[in-house]
Amino acid sequence: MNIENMEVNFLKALAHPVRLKIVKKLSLETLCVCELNEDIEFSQSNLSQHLKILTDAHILEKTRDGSRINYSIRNKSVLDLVKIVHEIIMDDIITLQQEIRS
Amino acid sequence: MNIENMEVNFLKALAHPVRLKIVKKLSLETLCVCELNEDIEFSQSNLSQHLKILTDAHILEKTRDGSRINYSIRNKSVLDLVKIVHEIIMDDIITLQQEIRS
DNA sequence: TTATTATATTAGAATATTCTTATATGATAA
DNA sequence: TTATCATATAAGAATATTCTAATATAATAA
Repeated sequence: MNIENMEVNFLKALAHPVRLKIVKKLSLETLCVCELNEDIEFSQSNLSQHLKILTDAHILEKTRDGSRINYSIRNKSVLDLVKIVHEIIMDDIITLQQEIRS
Repeated sequence: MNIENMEVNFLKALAHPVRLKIVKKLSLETLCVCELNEDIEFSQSNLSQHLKILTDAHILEKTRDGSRINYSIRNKSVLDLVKIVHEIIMDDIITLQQEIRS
């Protein structure tokens, strides 16, 4: 696995609505699967699969606490990245609005 | 299309080896399709399809110059993002190497 | 030990993405 | 106008991703 592939894998892991939502939730606090499950619209099994994809991509890390598994962001730079994505999109929206007006 | 979806679309557009390579090439200079075609391993048609995906995601913009179409990065923040991805991966590699040694 | 709670895994159908081949369009040169 | 170069599009097969349903595992409580 070369560096380019790792970069693409990392981006692929983030590029899914449920997974991006998980990362955003975990940007505020560490949570266990049961807490993440509360407002995620899919089955527990599906959530678990998404958590595995994020963990395999080294975006999340997990620690056991009794019968619970806690997930957290492994490298806080991911949050800078998520912020830049948001800013780019907000910029796009402003540009689109200006194009409509003119 | 809501903001979250736009963010995911943006990330999906970047999350492909050929498309990430295109973005990296264009981080240095504006290029036409024929120049991009030179060291990209797929057919012209396929390259064109990838360029469309990047343009639809507002990552690239195109301008005509005679019979050529020039592509360039639309919002330079994309390059900050690509840089962060690279740094995160380099960090992962160092961590993995340390785990192997210990 | 057995039951329960929390989480993970497997298999496979449904869906989406990617690539190839063929063809189309648009600009310029002859 | 016809030929050529540059780029785009369409159709469909190949491949990858996603989700659901069923089942497995691991920790704790009873």
